This record gives sequence, structure tokens and C-alpha cells, in this order.
Amino acid sequence: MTNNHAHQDGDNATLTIDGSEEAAAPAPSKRRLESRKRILAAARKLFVERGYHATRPQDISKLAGVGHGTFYLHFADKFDCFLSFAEDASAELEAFIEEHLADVNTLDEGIREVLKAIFEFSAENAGVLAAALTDINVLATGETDKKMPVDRWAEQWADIVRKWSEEGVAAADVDPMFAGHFIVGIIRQGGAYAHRAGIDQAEAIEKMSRAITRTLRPNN
Amino acid sequence: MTNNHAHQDGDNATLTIDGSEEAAAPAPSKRRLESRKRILAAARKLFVERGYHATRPQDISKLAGVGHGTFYLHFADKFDCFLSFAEDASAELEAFIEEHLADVNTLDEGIREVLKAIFEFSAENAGVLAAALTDINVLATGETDKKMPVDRWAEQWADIVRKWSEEGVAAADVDPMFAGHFIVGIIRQGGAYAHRAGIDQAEAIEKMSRAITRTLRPNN
DNA sequence: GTTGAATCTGACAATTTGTCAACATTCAAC
DNA sequence: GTTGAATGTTGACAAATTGTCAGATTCAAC
Repeated sequence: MTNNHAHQDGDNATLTIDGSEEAAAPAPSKRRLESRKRILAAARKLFVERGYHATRPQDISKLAGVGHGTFYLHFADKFDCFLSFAEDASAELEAFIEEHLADVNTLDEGIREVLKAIFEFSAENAGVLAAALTDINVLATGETDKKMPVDRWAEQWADIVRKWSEEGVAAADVDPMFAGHFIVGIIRQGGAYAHRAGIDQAEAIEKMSRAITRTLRPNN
Repeated sequence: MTNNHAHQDGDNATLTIDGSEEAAAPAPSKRRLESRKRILAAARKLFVERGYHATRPQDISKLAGVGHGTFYLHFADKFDCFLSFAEDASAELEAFIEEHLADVNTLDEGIREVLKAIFEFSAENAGVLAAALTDINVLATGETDKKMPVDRWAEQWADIVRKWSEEGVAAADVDPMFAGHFIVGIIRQGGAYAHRAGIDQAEAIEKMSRAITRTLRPNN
């Protein structure tokens, strides 16, 4: 728990080694990055398969093919590892969505495309989304400089809603930040329900996009 | 993990002791119920304060004033205890909301009252709501006969929406089950954001109820 | 008071987490 | 190619936690 080697600045791959805070340390070696990558891949697999409770650091390091102590050189503890997994998954989802939004302009089309991308991502990465968007504060309380993936996502939606509002596409009385969070809530809950209930994807997308557009533009 | 003494049927206080499945065992004694109650109270406090990761069974039993082994007489493990805590909290919230819905008839008024009740409950039980509604599957996978609190809640909303739909208060094209989940998503996400951002309660309620009514009744 | 069932306790076994000295690998300078 | 410093890893073992259960305590019935 006092091991400083695992101290990281968010997603930035640059390590800041304690005792030399003025100068950024050189980029980590290929080997180090490879080890970290393998650990995270193993962690992802196990967190999704077994859940947080039953996943042990020793299982992660074994599956990753690294020594048990290596786990602690990269992460402070299981929670820290989970957080990185969640952040990585969240970033992947965001990138995935960006690709699908490249040629989209209208609000309706945009929402529909995002939902499609989310379902597609979920199909290829079963269980990852729920983990990525879980309430981190339920797992561990206290100050963390890392922003929860779900909040980051909601803020991105807020930016989009703000833009739509300026273009007159979304209603003027819509609070972008709240709207961003509502959209995330609808997607999280609706998506989880659709998946669990085995509901047809097209149907789910239809219903979710309708609900979302209605919160943004009531006269629909 | 093979200790059958902690085998429980949901919330029902009646124990079924293995080996005598045909006959229900007598109700647990006051002492047993008292111990369980104390353990759950301690668990609640610690899960909320420290989060799941940092809460240890030994801390729970100590705070509860019972022996360390007593914890395992009541719960299979930490997760099992968490699940019971979440279920209890969820049931409390539901009861709290019921009280506040007693004299309510219109859709708008109903939603507003529910939101008020939720904020009130959250103020008196900081952190409990998030824990109660968290994604259990992220903590532990596998078959469980217990329904997630958040799903139960969404289903109750679905019943309400169904009723509103029949009365022509909610739009006919609204799918009650999806709507129930959307409402829960909006409340969860919107409530968490409002709390974290220190937003005025009246403002939050206004924005959340507006979003909810718009998903149910677009011409608003 | 005695009996026996129910329930609890905490010592200890079993398991897991976390540490770090020793070792292995990499890489730049020569 | 060799050298030596820097970096990264390993797994034995210390420390901590989880889980078990023989013995202790409680309580209701007689």
C-alpha cells in the first residue's frame, strides 16, 4: 500500500517518480507497458467473468503470465486495477462511438447511431460496459483525482446537448449538464434491461432513442 | 463457504435448515434476529463510509459487537452481506416513497412527490441509495435467485406507468417496462449528479421531473 | 434446578494480500 | 562485443484477512 512505483497520473503513460516531481520521468519501457497491458487484459477478463468480489490479484497476475509481485508494481491494489480497467473500457467505448458519429448531423440520427454503437460494443465486449460505468463510489470512497467514467461520459453528452441547443435542435429550457446525465441514465438502464430481458436490439434502440429525444425536444 | 446456517430465503425471516426441507423451521429467536440486525446496521455504516473494497467482515462484526465467527453464521461472505444491506435499503426507500404517494393522483404531482421523497431519504441516509441501487452483477456474477433492487424498483415504476397509460395520462406508445427503467436511470443519474455538484434540491427536482414527464407525455 | 436446542465465540487453520532482496533484462556508452 | 547502470520482475515470506468449528453461553421448557 506504500509502494510508490504504481503511482500513475490517469491515462498518461508518463510516470512521475516520487522524489523527482520537478522533472517528468522518461516514458516507460516497452517491457513495462507490455506487462501492464497483459495485467489489464487479464483483469478485464476476470472482473467480467467473476465480478469484483471473487477476482483476486493472484488470479490476475497468473492469467497475465507475470509474477505475483508484479501486479503491485503496476497497481496499488485490486480497486486501483479495476479503476484502470473501467477507464480503459470507457475510453474504448468513447472512441467506438466517435467512429460511428463521424458522418452524423441530426439529433435523431445521432442518438440512434450512438445507441447502435453501444449495442455493438456491448455485443463484442459482454459485461464490460456495466463494469466501466459502475458506481465507483460504492466500491471505494474517499478523494480520488480520477473522474468517474460515467461522469465523464455524461459531460460529453452535455457538450453535445449544448451544441444542439445552440443550433435550436434541442429545447432551450434543457439544462445541458442534467440532460447529459439523464441520457446516460437512460442508456445505462435501458441497455441493461434490454440485454437481460433478451429484447430485440432494433426495438430497444427505437424505444431508447425516442425517450432521449423526448427529454431534449418535447414537441415530437 | 459450506456453512449452511446462513442459508436464507430472501427477506423472509423463516429459516429453512438443510435436511428438513419439508418442514419449515421455527422462527429465529429474538437473539438471532438481534444479532443479524446489529451486523446489518454495522455493515451499512461501513459500506457507506468505506465502500465495498475496504470493508472487512472483521470490521463489521467488531462494530456490531459480535464475535468474528458470528458474521459467517448469518452471511456466507461479504458480498452476501452487502446484498442483504442493499435489499433492506431498497425496501426502506420503497416504503418511504409509498408514504409520500398516499395522497397523490396526477402524474406530475406523483413524480414530484417521489423525487422529493428520494431526496429526503438520501439526506437522512447519505450514500445508502447509491449502494442500494448499484449494479450487483459488477460485484459478483453467476446465478442468484435474488432480484436486483434496481430492477425491482424499475418494475414498480413500470406498474405505475401502465396504470397511467390506461388512464390516458401517459402516452399510449410508451412501453411500461422500458419507461420504468428509464425513470430509474434518470433518477439515479440525475440524483447522483445533483448531489455531487451541490445543486439546489428544488432545481434538481424541477429538472428531473420535467425530463421524466417528457418521456411519458411528449406534448408537454 | 436440569436439560437440550439454539446461538455465539474466538483460537486457529487456511487463504490472500503485500513486501522486497535477489535476480533478470534492457540499453547506452565504449 | 563488453560493461555497468538503470529498469523491471520474481516468488519466498511476512503480514493480514477469511473462514471453520470445538467449546461456551443463552434461553425456553419441564
